[in-house]
Amino acid sequence: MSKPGQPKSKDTSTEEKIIGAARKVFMQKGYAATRTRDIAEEAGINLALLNYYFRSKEKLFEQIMLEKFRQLFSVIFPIVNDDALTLDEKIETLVENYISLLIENPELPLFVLSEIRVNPERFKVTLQIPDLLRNSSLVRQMREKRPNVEPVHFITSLLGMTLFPFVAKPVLFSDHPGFNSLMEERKTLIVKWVKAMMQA
Amino acid sequence: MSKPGQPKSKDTSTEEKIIGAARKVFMQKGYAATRTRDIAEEAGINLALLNYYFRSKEKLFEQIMLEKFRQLFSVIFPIVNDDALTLDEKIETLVENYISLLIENPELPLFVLSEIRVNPERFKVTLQIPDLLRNSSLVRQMREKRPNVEPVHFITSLLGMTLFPFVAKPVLFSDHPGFNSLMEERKTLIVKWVKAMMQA
DNA sequence: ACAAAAATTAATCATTTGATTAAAATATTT
DNA sequence: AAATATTTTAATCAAATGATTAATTTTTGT
Repeated sequence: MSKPGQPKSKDTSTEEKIIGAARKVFMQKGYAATRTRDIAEEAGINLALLNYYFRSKEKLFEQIMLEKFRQLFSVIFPIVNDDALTLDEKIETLVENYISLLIENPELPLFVLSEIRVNPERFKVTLQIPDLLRNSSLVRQMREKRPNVEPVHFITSLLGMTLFPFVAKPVLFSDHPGFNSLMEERKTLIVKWVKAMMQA
Repeated sequence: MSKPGQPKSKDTSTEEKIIGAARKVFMQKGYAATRTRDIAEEAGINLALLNYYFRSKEKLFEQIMLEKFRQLFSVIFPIVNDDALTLDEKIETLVENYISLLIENPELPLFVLSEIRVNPERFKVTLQIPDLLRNSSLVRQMREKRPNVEPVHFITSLLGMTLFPFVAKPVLFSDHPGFNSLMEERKTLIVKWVKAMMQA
């Protein structure tokens, strides 16, 4: 009996079923509250298969977490480092793309933040985000426009206005029917407001 | 052998020790990842005592959660409903008080949001917050000043700028030494910026 | 000081849970 | 078709975990 290092990449449907189920259950209940049996059941497979494909709950979780982490941050870096974009264009693109992403994945930010919170050490490595931002084109442009204000304040406000409604959704917008259209109309508002902030 | 319905209220130090330990461990690891043994050890008491005083892990958690929930929202409601305050005064007081609270309890918002996220049904009852806000003096004043903008957008932006840095702290400010003074200086910025937003 | 009540502990239970094993079923190769 | 490798399953394990019990210690009321 041999373990599947890279299982032949032929019929990945079983592996995909497990990943899909893991995504769903982990995202819903978080790592600690998730039982591997829940995932197996959701995937419609035997519990042992989960360990056959992914060695352990933790390994499986790491894949999901990495995927979600990337989803959450891949929006930012291509934009904040694109020297071809003006400051205003960066703001517009960032808000537009982020809110579109979050409308599709509303639970994304709170999931990632929650898991990092509970287990900060494990993700210390992945987190050079402060550095990545510090050296970005965006920060340079902000510093140039407003030398007397720490760029991190602008960025935090921009991200706060954009992400916070999704983070606080269960509290501030619990089962609010028009939430998505509210977020759509929020796109233009945030852009306008951030620009106003940078003039003020 | 009788259970302590309301244990005489004499020497509460044991009960307080348990509560204190529970506060610490629950806040750090979240409900699901917390072992009642961790709490007992942290409190320096026998595991059975925990159940003697609080019947169950869940009951104990509910107390902590209620306390934290109140901490997080008790700042808001006295202010947003104080008809004696102008709109500008409300904004100033809200930001000032909130950031001060959060500097003292940085983990507060992410803890509450995380637990609600994992177990939304349990806290459905406590959550008339959207309604409480909708009927507030603050919303009335905002609607009066800017009839064409949904007040919820202003409020979300205000809260986002204020709360988000603490929610995203582990990612955006991991072990940032000057975080607290950054938040102090942020008080005046947010106030200025929100006012600018409402003019824009 | 003594009895009753309350607080505390050590030992133990019953379940849950992540993981493994050994066998069976299915697919692949020759 | 036979042999080999891969995938899947049922059964089981060992550890962890929330909770209880029964006994012991401490406190309180008289």
